[in-house]
Amino acid sequence: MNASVEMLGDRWSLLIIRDMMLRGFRTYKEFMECYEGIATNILADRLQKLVGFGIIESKPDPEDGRKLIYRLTRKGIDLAPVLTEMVLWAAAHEDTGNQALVQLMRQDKRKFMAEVRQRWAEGQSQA
Amino acid sequence: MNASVEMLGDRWSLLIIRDMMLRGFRTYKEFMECYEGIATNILADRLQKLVGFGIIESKPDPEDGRKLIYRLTRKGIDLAPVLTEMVLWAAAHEDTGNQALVQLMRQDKRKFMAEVRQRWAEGQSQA
DNA sequence: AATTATTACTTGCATAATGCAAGTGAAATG
DNA sequence: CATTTCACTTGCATTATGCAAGTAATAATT
Repeated sequence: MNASVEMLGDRWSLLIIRDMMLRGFRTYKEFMECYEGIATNILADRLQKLVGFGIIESKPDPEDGRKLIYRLTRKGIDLAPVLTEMVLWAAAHEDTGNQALVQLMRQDKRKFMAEVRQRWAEGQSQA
Repeated sequence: MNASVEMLGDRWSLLIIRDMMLRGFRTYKEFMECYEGIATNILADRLQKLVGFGIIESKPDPEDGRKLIYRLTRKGIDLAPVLTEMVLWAAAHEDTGNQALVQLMRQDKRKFMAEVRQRWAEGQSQA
């Protein structure tokens, strides 16, 4: 593979990207509260590395100086097809996760991904 | 995600699956010789776990009793879309890896994946 | 038939990655 | 101005990984 793909090859990075993409997570706290078992130092490390690889970026929250807002970059949102296929694969082969989401993806993959990109672009314009 | 997706979240598993899918790797030795830095115990561990998750399976080589032949299961070959999107993403955002392969994938994703499945099915019939 | 080589591992040990609890500094809240 | 929140960092124990060496089973060579 290559450097960036290796970045994805760990327990948390894909999860972080997925939840930014599909659940709108944006802050350290949201990840921390959501993932059981993630260590604080590891979350900090992964966020920094994802920034380093150009997959996400961070900026201070204009409304709360303590917070950092993380966002997917273009490179990050371009992982939408990978994540989508991964969710569909998991759904097909065992999971019973978010059936509504899976339905949306399966019915019209292109449309689903276009919507993901649309939401992302709207977020960008605010930024 | 789920259990199987977590299995993919490590440094070697996706690489193993990719090389079984796209490069026709089938034996411990092929992986061992190809991956610099993989430890023998880790390769053994990953192969066993991938079997455990139903992503690959193994059988003795009928022509050489020392060898085990590993093959992707249906669940494993169903990762083709994930791997394809990952290779395309990497190619788009930095790598210069296998340009010929990337061209094939980009030009007609469906056709490419159909061919991957076809090769796999042919291998199954021999088994 | 006996020796050597190959294959797919396992074992032991050192190093690196991770998890957990506690602590820090800056900004917000009461 | 004391307390809380937020995004971390630090120290230490546990787990995972890398490396070198060893093993059992089969195959090839002499």
